[in-house]
Order: sequence, then C-alpha cells, then structure tokens
Amino acid sequence: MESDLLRLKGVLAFFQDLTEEAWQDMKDLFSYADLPKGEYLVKEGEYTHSLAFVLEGVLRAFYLDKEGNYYNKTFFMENALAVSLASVLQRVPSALSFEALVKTRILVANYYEVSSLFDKHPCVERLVRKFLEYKWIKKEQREIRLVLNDATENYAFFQQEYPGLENRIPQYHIASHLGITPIQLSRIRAKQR
Amino acid sequence: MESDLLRLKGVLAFFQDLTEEAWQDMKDLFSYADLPKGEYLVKEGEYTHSLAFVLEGVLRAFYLDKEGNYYNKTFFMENALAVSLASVLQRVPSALSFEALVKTRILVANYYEVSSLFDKHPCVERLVRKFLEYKWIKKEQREIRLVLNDATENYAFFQQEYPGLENRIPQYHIASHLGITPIQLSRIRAKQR
DNA sequence: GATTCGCATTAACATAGGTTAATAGATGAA
DNA sequence: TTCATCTATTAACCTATGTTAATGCGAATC
Repeated sequence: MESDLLRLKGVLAFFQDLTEEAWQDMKDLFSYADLPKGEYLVKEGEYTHSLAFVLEGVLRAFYLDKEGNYYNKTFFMENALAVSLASVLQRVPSALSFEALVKTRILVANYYEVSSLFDKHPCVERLVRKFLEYKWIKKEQREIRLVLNDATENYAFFQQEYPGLENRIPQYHIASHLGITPIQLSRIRAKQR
Repeated sequence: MESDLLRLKGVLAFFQDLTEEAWQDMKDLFSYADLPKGEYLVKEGEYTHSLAFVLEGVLRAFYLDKEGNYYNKTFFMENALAVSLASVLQRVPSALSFEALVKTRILVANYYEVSSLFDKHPCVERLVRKFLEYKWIKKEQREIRLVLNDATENYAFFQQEYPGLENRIPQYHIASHLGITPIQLSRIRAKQR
C-alpha cells in the first residue's frame, strides 16, 4: 500500500529530506515481508544486508554469549528502522540476531542496493550518515544510563522510550534489556503499583 | 621528533594503510602540545575540533550529569587517538570533557583539516571510516559487558584493556569507569590479593 | 472440560554493592 | 619538619539484586 511507503518516507525525513528523484529510486528497493512470531530476520553468524522498516509488530536485536546468557540490546516497534549496523557496514557475520517477538510486518531493502544510490543521490548518503550519528548518540546515552542509574530508573526510562511495549512482550525480555532478572523486574513493578 | 610521527603513522596503519602522499599531507596537520596534570583538552559545552594522539601520559573522557555525578567513559594511554567523536562529527558542543590525569604530551590536529583531505586522498576517508567502525564495535562490546558482567569481571577486563593503568591514576577514576564506588573497588582489589 | 506449559509473582535467603564514618598512609605546602 | 590535604582501606550497616523454590494464572493442546 502507498500509505506504508509514505510512513517510511516520513520517518526518513526525520533524519534528512530526500529529493523526489532520490525517493523514487529508494522506494523501489523496499518490498514487504511478514515475520511470524519467533521468526528471525537476521541470525547470529550470518552475513546480512537487511534494512528493515517495521510497519506492525515488534523485533528484538539480541546478543548471546558463550554461556547462553542473552542480552536484548534493542527493540524495534512500529516505524523503527532495524539493521545490524556493525555487520552491514563491515560486511562481517552479525554478532546479533533479530527476532520477531510478535507477528510482524516489515518493509525490507538490501542495504547495499541503498548504498549504491550514494553517488547518484548525495542526500541518501547524508541520510545514512545522520542515521549513524543518531544511533551513536543513543548508544552513548544508554551507556551512561547503564552506569549511572539503577534498574528502577532504567525501567522508567524504558517505559518512555518504548511506550506500551511492557504490555506486548514477555517481562523477561524487558528484564534482559535492563540487565536484571525477571524477578527483580517484578519487584520494581510491584513497587510502582 | 621524527620518531613521534612514526609512532602515529604506525597506529594509523592499524586501521588503514595510507599512501605516502596522503601521509605527507596528513603529518603536517599535527603539532605538539603539552598538557599539565589536570588540564583540559576539551571542555563540556565547547565546540571542539581536536584530534589528539597520546605520546606520553593519560587522558580521560568523562561525562558529568546534573547532580554532579561523573562517569569516566574512556581512558587514553600512550598511542591512543582521543577525539570527542559525536561533537566533531555533528559540529555540536561536546557532551564530554577530556582531561589530562598526569602530565601528558600529545600530537594534535584539527579534525576538519584532516577531513579536508578526503577528496584528495580517499585512503584518509577510509581510515576515518574504519576508525569509526572500530569504535562502534568497542562501544557495543562495552555495553554488553556492562549488562552481563559484574564489577569483578569488569575490573579484570579493565586490567587487560588498560595494562598498568591501575597504578598510574587514582582508584576512584577507575571505579567511576566501572560504574561502582571506590569502596566497592577496594573490596574487589582486596579479594584479588 | 481437563491437562499441560509458559509466564509472572512472591517468599526466603544469599551476595553484590552503596553509604557513612573512622583510620592511616601518601603527598604536597608552608 | 610539620601540617593539611588527598587517597585508599576497612568496618558497620543498609539496599538492590541474584538464586532457588513455590504458587497461581492463563493460554494452548488434547
């Protein structure tokens, strides 16, 4: 549907306005995909080129260590752009996996096809640069919060950052994102009531 | 001294080999600076363009919140490249301050002069890109460690990442980097003995 | 409808880490 | 040297969080 592409266009414009010609070339690179609950968009260890725009649903990007502990790095709700940046930029296997936590509908492009527009449309390269800078700042702020704040404060921040998400996915996924156990998250929620 | 520039060249080559012509243009952009203990290279709130290479000494990059709590984000020892990336890339005031923790000797360039070499020497732009990717990976790994590891594990990692630094700067700076109090760090060190 | 399973909550106990205060060693200034 | 200051350590106590286990609820399966 046309309105899905318009939503994408609007989100991209938050980072950088595109010329009409750039957008015409860009939008053709996206196609629809449906991810059932539990399906992976990117699996750890795979080479990936996916750049996904979430139309409906929720994805998580998570890291798994040798002992089997996992860490939910980021959630992607409606209108979020999901990409395994380190992997795509360096063309190395992804250290992260991306999984649909509910039935999810996305628009997905091949990042390398997008980057092939850079020479023809400098505004696309600028968009990517600004997106990277935005992610960099977000990452830096998160690092600071993890060190300076306790879990109660981080949970309050989570609720602002991902409105309503606490009612759409299991609590243990949120606990992992906060770096605590589901038991401790349950205590924090009990105090909040 | 020539050997100082050669050290810089060697460190840059870790990221990307430069053509001889690029290096000739690049090295002229650097000049010496001496920072007495306690002096700032970059102050929070300032616009900065500094790209510093540490010849001798230690710098810290730290963030200060409204309540006066500070967080030592990164230390820069010999052969490290110190730059307030978010600030330089976005040309916005730095959220971080950079301070010499001991008498420190650096080579310093204006990042914008370096970036003006991009068109003439694509290998310089590639070097910067690879440096950013390297920092991105480091940041991601640190985020994972902060969430999945406890302070004892993080201190062990710190000792590997910054060999010998625990004997060159006050313990409370290290505690801040680990997100704990100096008291807790003292307990961890006592157990280590 | 009965059963099973996944998930959230709670309790009880253990450990990690924060706070305050006292102490002592090291450093620097007079 | 002497004094003041800064820093690290330790103790005592408190809070946050982890671990294990029990409970109960709700969704999915049969």
